[in-house]
Amino acid sequence: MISIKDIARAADVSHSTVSRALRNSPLVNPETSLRIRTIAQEKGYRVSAVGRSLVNRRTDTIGVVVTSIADPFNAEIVSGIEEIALTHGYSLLLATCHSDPNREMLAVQSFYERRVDGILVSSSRVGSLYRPMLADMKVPIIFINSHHPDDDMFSVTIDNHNAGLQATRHLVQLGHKRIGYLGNQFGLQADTQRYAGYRSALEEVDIGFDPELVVHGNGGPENAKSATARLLALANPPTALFCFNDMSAFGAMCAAREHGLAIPSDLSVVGLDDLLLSSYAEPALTTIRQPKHEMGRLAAGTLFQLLSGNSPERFISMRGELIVRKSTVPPRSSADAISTNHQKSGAGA
Amino acid sequence: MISIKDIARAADVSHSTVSRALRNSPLVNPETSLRIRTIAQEKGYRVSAVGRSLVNRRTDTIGVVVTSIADPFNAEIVSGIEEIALTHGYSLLLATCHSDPNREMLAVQSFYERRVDGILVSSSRVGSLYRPMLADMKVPIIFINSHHPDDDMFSVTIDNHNAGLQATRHLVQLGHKRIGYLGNQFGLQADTQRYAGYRSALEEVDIGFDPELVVHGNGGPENAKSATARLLALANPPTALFCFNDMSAFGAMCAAREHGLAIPSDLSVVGLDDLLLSSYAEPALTTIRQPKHEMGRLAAGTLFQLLSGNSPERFISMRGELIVRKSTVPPRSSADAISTNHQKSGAGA
DNA sequence: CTGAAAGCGCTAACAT
DNA sequence: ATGTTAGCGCTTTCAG
Repeated sequence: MISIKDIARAADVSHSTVSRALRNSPLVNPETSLRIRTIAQEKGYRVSAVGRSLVNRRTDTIGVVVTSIADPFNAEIVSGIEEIALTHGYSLLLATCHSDPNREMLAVQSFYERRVDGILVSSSRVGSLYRPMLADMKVPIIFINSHHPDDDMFSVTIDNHNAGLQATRHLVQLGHKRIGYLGNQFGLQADTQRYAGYRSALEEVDIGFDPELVVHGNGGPENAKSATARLLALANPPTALFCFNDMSAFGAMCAAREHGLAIPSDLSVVGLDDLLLSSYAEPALTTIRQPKHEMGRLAAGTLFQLLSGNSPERFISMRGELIVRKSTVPPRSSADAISTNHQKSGAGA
Repeated sequence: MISIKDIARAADVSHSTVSRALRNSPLVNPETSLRIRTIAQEKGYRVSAVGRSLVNRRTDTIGVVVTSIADPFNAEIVSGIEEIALTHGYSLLLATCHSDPNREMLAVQSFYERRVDGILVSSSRVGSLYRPMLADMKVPIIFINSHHPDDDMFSVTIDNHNAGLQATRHLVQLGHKRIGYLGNQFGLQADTQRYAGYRSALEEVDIGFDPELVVHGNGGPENAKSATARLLALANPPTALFCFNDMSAFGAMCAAREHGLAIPSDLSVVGLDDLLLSSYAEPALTTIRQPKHEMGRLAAGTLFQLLSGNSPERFISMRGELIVRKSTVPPRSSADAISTNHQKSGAGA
């Protein structure tokens, strides 16, 4: 492997001059500089980031930990992060933790050993355990899709409570009385808050809460399918379902079909995320849009602010947007509820 | 930032001893070792991978470049790679190139500067240009989903020609005569070969090839949608469509619906990839399954073989598997073709 | 079993 | 404008 010294020898200068020339320092004679760079080119020389990092004390690398890269939600987040990282000349170290707090910690530690300049964690489950770790590490860390309220940590999320509220309200306004919640079993903060939003929406209109109507999957369609099957087997099944995420919603719709139900007429479904494919589903999925790409960009932006000595906002909360498509309609037999709430025409049948 | 010297001072030993103790060298007194490790722990010390890499001449890092991480196909490949990397204690550097050969080269060069131990490239468009680059770099590189036949390079792909063949044959056997191809505009090798397979299948049964029936998208659903719309606007539109990938197939089905066509009765669609969501689509998508996760694992496995001095196979070709689901049926009015080909019952109407 | 010393590739004072 | 020297954090001979 060819180093700065090799090309110094070839150009008959000192290695410092080579170092300078290669970085276009003005302190070096243009001619020499050109000669050096030509030789470097010929030899196919490229700086060693590791040598450089050792003295510069930065690696121009950031670490990103997500639950699973195969989950399109995370993929889009990462895509936003990468976009910003690129504009700063940074590279991305990627690790997955599969919602395992232990793996999450290991990933972060591995990043620390590699001396990344900053860390981004999506859907963290570790939360408060970070404090002591961070005290040692002294590496900026930004959370995406989870927030630690008592902490002075940085995070960007959507308002999950509001998202749950919007989704459920939409169903309520359509006239649904039996609305199920298909959550995430891992106890993510996002799940807790979306669920709380769901409960709030129910309370707003005095629809009694029925614990039978809440089930949990793992965020993937297969699990969602079996969870939904349980719901549909109920003596008094729901007429609408709010799902923790779009992937779950796809599983739910599949389960419903296999149960002989038509979507949306027999079961309305609303998801959360608005994945790329959600608008291409049949029926197109009603959902709460999360600005995933933008969240990734903002999180990375926050990090770079920090790295350049600025003081960005600690807590960025975005608003999810209800996207009404084709998977939600009024329930089969409740024309009354429809006119009262949905149409707002005051024609309270 | 605390270093090996700091803890050497605290433990009143030399930094070499600390280095040994921390790596559980047998050459150090168990008592001393324990003492050192305790102190290190207390101080929250973690080795610097950059210092270590400089002397070890390896970074325990591999670089992965994909077209887009938001494409589930790539996401699953990466997921397989990550799985194997993890078992070897390696980290992943991730970059996207958006099918831009230039960005692909830049990503690879950036990886080289960072002194990754190996590089994995999915859906490369650069191809032969790598040879000179690699001559300098001396970094093992493995291609996924593209293969350079004249080269001695490593690659893992599915047999794309065969995949195109299988997909189209399936349609032919169902009795379709007008079969469209929705390709990828970027001139990927995968596209060329799938298209060739399509042509072969058509020739096998003497179905005349109609150039009007081939259109191109960019691999995403939106583009596929408009491309399909063009196809459907034809005076004599296709009754079946073979799509470069599942994402395109979703777009195609969406376009068909908007055109007032029912899937599969008015238009049969077969995709290629078998994404997680493909079986949850409505109708469930008939497709050629690519063992994405396994391909990622194999590619990473090949790399680690190389890194440990073995000589793995240079060219791993896997077989795509036809998964018949609900998006393909015989065309509306050609019962003859059905009985002849599909049912093989010889009852040639 | 431990320490001293050298060196990995690079940058940055500090001299010229 | 260029060279010399030191040092980033670590591993590894080589001596004890």
